[in-house]
Amino acid sequence: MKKTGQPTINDVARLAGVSKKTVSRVINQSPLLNGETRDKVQAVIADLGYIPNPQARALALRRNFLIALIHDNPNAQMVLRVQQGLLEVLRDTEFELLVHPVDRGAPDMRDEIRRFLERQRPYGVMLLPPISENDALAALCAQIGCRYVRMGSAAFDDPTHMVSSNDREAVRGAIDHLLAAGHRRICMIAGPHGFRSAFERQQGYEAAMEAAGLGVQRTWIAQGDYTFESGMRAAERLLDLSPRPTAIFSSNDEMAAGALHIARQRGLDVPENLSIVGFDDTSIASHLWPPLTTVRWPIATMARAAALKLIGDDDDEPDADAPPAEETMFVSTLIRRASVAKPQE
Amino acid sequence: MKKTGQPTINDVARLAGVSKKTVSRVINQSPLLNGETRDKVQAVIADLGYIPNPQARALALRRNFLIALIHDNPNAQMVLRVQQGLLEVLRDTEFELLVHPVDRGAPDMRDEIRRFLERQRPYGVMLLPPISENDALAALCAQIGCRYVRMGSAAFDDPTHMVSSNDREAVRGAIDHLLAAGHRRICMIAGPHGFRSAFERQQGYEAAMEAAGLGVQRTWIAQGDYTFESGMRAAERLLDLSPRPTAIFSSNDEMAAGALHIARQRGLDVPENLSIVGFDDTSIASHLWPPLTTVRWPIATMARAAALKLIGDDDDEPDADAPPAEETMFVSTLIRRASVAKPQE
DNA sequence: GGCGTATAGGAAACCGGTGTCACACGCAAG
DNA sequence: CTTGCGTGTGACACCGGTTTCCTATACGCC
Repeated sequence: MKKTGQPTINDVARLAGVSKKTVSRVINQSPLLNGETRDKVQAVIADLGYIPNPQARALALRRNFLIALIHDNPNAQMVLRVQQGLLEVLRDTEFELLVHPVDRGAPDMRDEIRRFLERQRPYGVMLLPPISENDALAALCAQIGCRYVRMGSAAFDDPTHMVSSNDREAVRGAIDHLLAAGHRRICMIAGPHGFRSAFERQQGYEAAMEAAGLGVQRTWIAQGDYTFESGMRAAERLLDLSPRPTAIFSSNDEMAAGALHIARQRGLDVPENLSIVGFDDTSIASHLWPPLTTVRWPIATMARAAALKLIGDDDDEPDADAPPAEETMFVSTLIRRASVAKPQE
Repeated sequence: MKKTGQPTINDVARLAGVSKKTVSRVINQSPLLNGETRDKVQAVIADLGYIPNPQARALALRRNFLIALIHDNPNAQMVLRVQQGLLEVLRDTEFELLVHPVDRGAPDMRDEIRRFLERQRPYGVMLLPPISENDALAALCAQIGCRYVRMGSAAFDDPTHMVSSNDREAVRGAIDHLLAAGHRRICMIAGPHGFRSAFERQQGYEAAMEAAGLGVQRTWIAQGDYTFESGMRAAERLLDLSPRPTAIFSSNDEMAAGALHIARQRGLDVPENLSIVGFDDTSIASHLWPPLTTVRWPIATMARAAALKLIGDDDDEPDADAPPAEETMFVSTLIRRASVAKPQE
């Protein structure tokens, strides 16, 4: 009969002289309650410091309050910003965030994720790029019965399941910026094959070059894998071209940093001899010397939007006269710093 | 009678022709089971793809399988490495990781964390610096009845609740490295007041300087707040000294990057005119030009150790003949890159 | 053969909440 | 006075596991 541990709903009920169910009704804000009873129960709850057990609730409701974040993204900044964005929304709710990084390389990744999902059955799943591009995974979420939202560099799923930035257009803007500065020999360090973001960004580059009447030269595009080192290797190749490019657009900041590294090694002054533009606006961009002109996409904002989609109470069947659809497409902005200048003649 | 959703223990029991309890015994590897029955049940489990419901389990066991990560650390790399380290251990267990970043500035932080802990009652709590230095928080965990482990730059709690690096000694090593290169006018950019790590690192610097017979000059120590910008401001102050320092040790890499930035602005060559040493070995260190000599502390390893402490089944009362105590103190290593050279005469 | 004793397995209660449904009550209409 | 109905509340089953306790069977032993 000893009371150990924290108070339960039974304690509250007994002390308030009502039934469990009534306490439950108070907690869940059921409208059909006599105000007097509600006040009495609430007083006891406050007095005891009673907090409902989420596991028991989850069991009874046959749903839990967990949002899972699944990612294989190596960019720490990005992952953290997403976590912060999600939690900004989740903090005021009863939801909690479960993180589940996975190893892209692992052969049993699919199974690992499936086990995770089947075990936890999170209410919502947030998928970060690049793994968010995996359609099979999205299908898996749907099949398990979890809501899911994919973050991506283009709209590759329907709006209810996507928050996306328009990388293609953002890159076009960046290239246009270089063109406007007078650059013509603009090379690109592309991202790895198979990444949607890499594809989109390259498409943006190619579109801009075509539109400017410069055409696309295969030799002007070097491929990297989003790492600093690959950026160095790519830059070496591009800077060996003759005539030398006057500007390099890199598919992410990390590779841009590698390019900057190589430029300096070769005694090239940035931006006097070579302009460089990155993508992502991670902290490295502003800490480099010179600070890097780059494209910023609103990660935290997208994460917040995703959280709202995940916990939102829109029904499965979207009405024709649905409430103003939540935002799905987010625009990136070019951050102009010191790594771009007019080309020398 | 329709079977929707995933299979439950009752389904398994019915199909295997045994009782729930027997299935439960199989799951929990109870030893007193006839092999034949076990095999039969296991076959059914595999066949159905049955996975026990963690919520129901948590309810019945009166404990859950959640590890909470609480932090207010602005360093994304560090946070992510910790998450990865923790999950490396947790992945093979039934534990999951709940992340709960908090806002150091918020006045209701304490209450917010308390609510979180009381609601979720995670089995274990991992506290990252700098919030891990808050004794009241550790006490709160203990009071709620959660295991907890604090990560820190010195042993400020007993070994069962700590994983720590020895920053003081690591800094001594770094300063000794500068001394050995011939530097005498070695300045320091210290971290913000009230941070244990900042204190320890400064102590290391002072100890090394004293030991070298150089003494500690207050003007040679500039304080920053671990941000890039504060590193720039501190470096400006230090480089205004006359005679100018030949080396700067910074309490973290970010401020070191700021110092490098300023040095370059003033036309100083690093390392020819100024050697710089950082601390943390975040990715920025290796991406700077020149790559930064810095101190690396084994974050992921410490996180793994912490996870083991959290889920380990050592009893509350440590035996005298306890099993080989898990590691608690971790040594950092000096990573020598290109930002240190002999001082010019 | 009777009996103690281990061993395998089951019935029912329980963990802490929520859903369903019935009930008691007050009040208006027949 | 009965009937009908809306309202606030409680009893009870249930969610999917675990624990406690109890029974049935097999076996060794005197």
